[in-house]
Amino acid sequence: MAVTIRDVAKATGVSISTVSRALATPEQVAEPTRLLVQQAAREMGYRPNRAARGLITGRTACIGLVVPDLENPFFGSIGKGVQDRARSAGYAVFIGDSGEDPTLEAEVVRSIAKQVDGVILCSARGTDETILELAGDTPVVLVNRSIEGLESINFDNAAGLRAIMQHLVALGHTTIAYAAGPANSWSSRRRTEAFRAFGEAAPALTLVELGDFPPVFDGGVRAADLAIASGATAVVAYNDLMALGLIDRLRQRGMRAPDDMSIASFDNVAVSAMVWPKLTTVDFPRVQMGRACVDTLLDLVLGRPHAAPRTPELPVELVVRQSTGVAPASAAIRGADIPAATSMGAVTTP
Amino acid sequence: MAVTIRDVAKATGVSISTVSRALATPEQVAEPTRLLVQQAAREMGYRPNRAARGLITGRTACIGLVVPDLENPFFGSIGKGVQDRARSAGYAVFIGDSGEDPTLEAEVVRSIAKQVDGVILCSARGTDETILELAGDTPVVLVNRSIEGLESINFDNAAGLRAIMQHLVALGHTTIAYAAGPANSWSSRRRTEAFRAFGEAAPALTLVELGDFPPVFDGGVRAADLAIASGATAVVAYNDLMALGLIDRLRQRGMRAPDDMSIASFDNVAVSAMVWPKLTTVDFPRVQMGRACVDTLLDLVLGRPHAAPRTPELPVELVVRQSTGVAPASAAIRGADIPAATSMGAVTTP
DNA sequence: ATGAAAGCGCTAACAC
DNA sequence: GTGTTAGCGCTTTCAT
Repeated sequence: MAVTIRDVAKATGVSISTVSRALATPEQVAEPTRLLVQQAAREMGYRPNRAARGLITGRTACIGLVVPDLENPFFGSIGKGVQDRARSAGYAVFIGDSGEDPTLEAEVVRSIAKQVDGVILCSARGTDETILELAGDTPVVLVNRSIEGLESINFDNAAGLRAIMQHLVALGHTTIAYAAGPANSWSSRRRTEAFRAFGEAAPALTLVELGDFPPVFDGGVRAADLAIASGATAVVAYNDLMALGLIDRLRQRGMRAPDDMSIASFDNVAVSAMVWPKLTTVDFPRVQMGRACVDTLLDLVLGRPHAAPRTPELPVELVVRQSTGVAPASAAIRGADIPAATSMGAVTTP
Repeated sequence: MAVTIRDVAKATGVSISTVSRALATPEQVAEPTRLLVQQAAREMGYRPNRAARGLITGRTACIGLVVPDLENPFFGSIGKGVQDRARSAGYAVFIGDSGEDPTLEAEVVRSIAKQVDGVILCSARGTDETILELAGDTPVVLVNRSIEGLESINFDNAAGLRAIMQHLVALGHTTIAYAAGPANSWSSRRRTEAFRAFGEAAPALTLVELGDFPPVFDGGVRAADLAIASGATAVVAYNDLMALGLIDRLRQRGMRAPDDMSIASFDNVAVSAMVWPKLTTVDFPRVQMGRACVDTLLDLVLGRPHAAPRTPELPVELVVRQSTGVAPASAAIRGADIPAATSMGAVTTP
């Protein structure tokens, strides 16, 4: 068995409560006693049993992190940030993988809830009701999604979308498609809304909504053919993986990005800069988001006042690389052929 | 406060030990009592407090997983497998990110050790001594690395290397380079050894050792120029990320894979099949490895006899895609020019 | 400033 | 088969 507070007490000749105090609340113990105890504890290799402490304090010094898919580097980055900040705050992190399955997700959260002081939840698919119910069990901070009444940390999806659009318009694109992610994804909806809003503010542009698509390579492949058929010269993909699928399908059809079609996307996953063409994409400070989640959760758990406003939107940044370029000449001509008066705003395709 | 075993006892009119037994060891309780208690517990929303249970049983029903970098999808996959298997065995998973830093790693393991029944450790860099010391604190299962006296799960690196080599030789390559990963990486050393062994068994081949390199994109970029200079027509990269770097640098220099040079690698990370050319690479069943780690760790923790032999090497599989092709004609001629008698075995380059 | 004692929620002997 | 009791390691009143 490991060395306990009792052993230290016996070794130093003081009572167990004094040992406890010397270690947990040193200011309550006289200098010489404190030093004696602290040194003995160190020499004996004493390590407090957190379970025992938790039993009485009611706090576990653990937090939970539940993500849809650990294999997805997006969530790995968030996990890194969470782990990092939690560790320096003296908290351990439980991990849960919900496998993109709302039912399993609820189960995972519930099973973890009792053992932690709070949960950071990345839930793209679960319903608001389920999540609110979960939040009844334990403090919850949402990632990348907002629900009325719950704390959450988000990226500024709309700003990212606008940055992409401005970039593409500056390159001379006038017909631009957005290949949406899953319909039930909160961030995809935010981007779609921003896309429409952009179109309304710029009626000279022809905007085409494509999708929804699964947020993976194959989703991009599917989107590619529709994008080509739509006459768009640039496509904004929901995420980098879809962008890769788009580019691949383009190549299969003898086209090249960015020469024949510009592709931009969201996420800036590591491989974005390792492929050809390197992707123009919106960078999210994911590790930083993980840290922010822990800060917010601990505010909640410890009843601290919030320094930051509720549900802030973390700033994002467009990284311009090689997958976007000037609009093809033919398109420019085609665009020129269309009288400005007859140009329409957002056009929707199922 | 949450509902406790006491509340259930009060509600049903039985003693707390009967409640405890009805829930933990149902076969020790009479049918009617058991049903009564179980139903009441369910209705009242009773959930056992694992910390309290752990305090007395000495087991936490938690395991730890410490990886060098959560952002690396390789470890994400392992984490997924670990989490999955642990969950179905009733165990929760603590996560630790060591940030590729051996010092931090030891600290993370130590801080986690007290709260778990055992640790799964992915340590590429730590010294044997440190790890053995850590293993004194808590049961440890090593991933992707072997140390005498410790349990570990590995992939069959040598078989993977041989599969690649046979594939390249069949394509007509006679001068083949290996771009090694970090010198202190266990798996990289295994692959280097296998590379040399292959060369000794096939003296007609010219084998070139390059590196070591950091196991990332830039490492591949660095390797590319050396590979070209070496006269090799095919390069085996330590991992997929390096392969991407190789391909990128080749392109910068006006060359193409596989036409001018074949590139093969290890890992089969998800993006391997999303880039152009899609990578020929050795697939590791990582999720399955994560599961195997949990099985082995629980054998250790529960004192179960081992079904599998110690330190088995998980089978790997070569996935042939587009980054490898027949040796360029010029190289074939060059190769033919060299009399078989003067062909040499492995050639080492610093 | 320090010690004694009472638990936190649960399991494991030990009685009946 | 079920109840009683004694802790697991720790914090926290309450005395002193």
